[in-house]
Amino acid sequence: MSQAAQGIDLDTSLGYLLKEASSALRAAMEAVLRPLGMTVTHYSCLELLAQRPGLSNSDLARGAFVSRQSMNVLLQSLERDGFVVRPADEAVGRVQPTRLTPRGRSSLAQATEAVRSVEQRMLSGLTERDQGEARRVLRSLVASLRDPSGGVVG
Amino acid sequence: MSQAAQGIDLDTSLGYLLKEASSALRAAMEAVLRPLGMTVTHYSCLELLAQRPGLSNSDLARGAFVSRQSMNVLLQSLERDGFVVRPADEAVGRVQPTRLTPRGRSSLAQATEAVRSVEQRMLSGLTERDQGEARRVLRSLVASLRDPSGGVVG
DNA sequence: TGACTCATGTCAGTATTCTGACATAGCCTC
DNA sequence: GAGGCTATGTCAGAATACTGACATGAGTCA
Repeated sequence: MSQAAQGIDLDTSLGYLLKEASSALRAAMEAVLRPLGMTVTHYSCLELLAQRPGLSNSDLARGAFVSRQSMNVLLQSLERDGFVVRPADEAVGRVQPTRLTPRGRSSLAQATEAVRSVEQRMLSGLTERDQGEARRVLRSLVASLRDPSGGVVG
Repeated sequence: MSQAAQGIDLDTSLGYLLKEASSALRAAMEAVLRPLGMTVTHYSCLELLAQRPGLSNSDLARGAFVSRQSMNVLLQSLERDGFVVRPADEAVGRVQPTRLTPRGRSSLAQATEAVRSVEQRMLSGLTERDQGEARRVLRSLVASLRDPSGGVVG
């Protein structure tokens, strides 16, 4: 209570720790993806498409935590370089589904391997049970932040 | 193993959850700081200075997870607007310590209040014990990512 | 003392992302 | 069917952060 009245203690704040962990993870991912000529958003887009083929530009933006506009320019370059296709005949209304090409799939394969090594290193100090706890806690944080009615005061 | 051989399952990946939580937190912080005319980096800088007066530009950059150059331009605007001072007579070598002004302190007070409400909402679904577990887990993640020798394969 | 290494502050240019804005298409209600 | 609401794709401009580069100062070691 003594410290709480003044500011937010950065050494114990879960918010600060969250940002620290996320920043460290992003840096580690950038380090392994750079040799492959890929950025984190680039990789995220491909991974999303591999697991959920036909995702729209807006879907991909939400999944990669960037704006529609940013994802749009990324998709244009990915399409130009032959990693994805957006067949016009599959369009429903304004929505243009996106799919990986064989080239996009093989490019993703290398990246997935690299990212998996980072994730394994990140988890190296945690038991299976710890990881389950971490998932539960993080999901709770996200739900509480999204829910407008959430909060201590109601 | 079936899924692991293909890609990284985004629904269970701790890395993805980490990014999701961090992104949600940042969005919530931006939402409450915007009315105060403050960005997240802006706030982080002030909060760091409140808790550790005399921090250098490089220290602040590391603490706010941005580059020295980005923090430098931010400090220039903060100094121009009278939120911080960098007394030349306190310089030791190249290091120029930075301190909050009374105006900076009062500006921070409002922001801290807003950010605290976000953090409390974020933690509303967690017990005290959960929060302790979360801290432990996040610290482990950071340590494993930073340590070059860390990793499953050694 | 001199060379080497490292960290810092800062300038310049580049790159990336975001916000604002607009037209279009689907959905729902009346 | 008409009108309002929402979501999407996209263009343009602004804000933000990053990389590269350079000079300066501290610490180390021969």
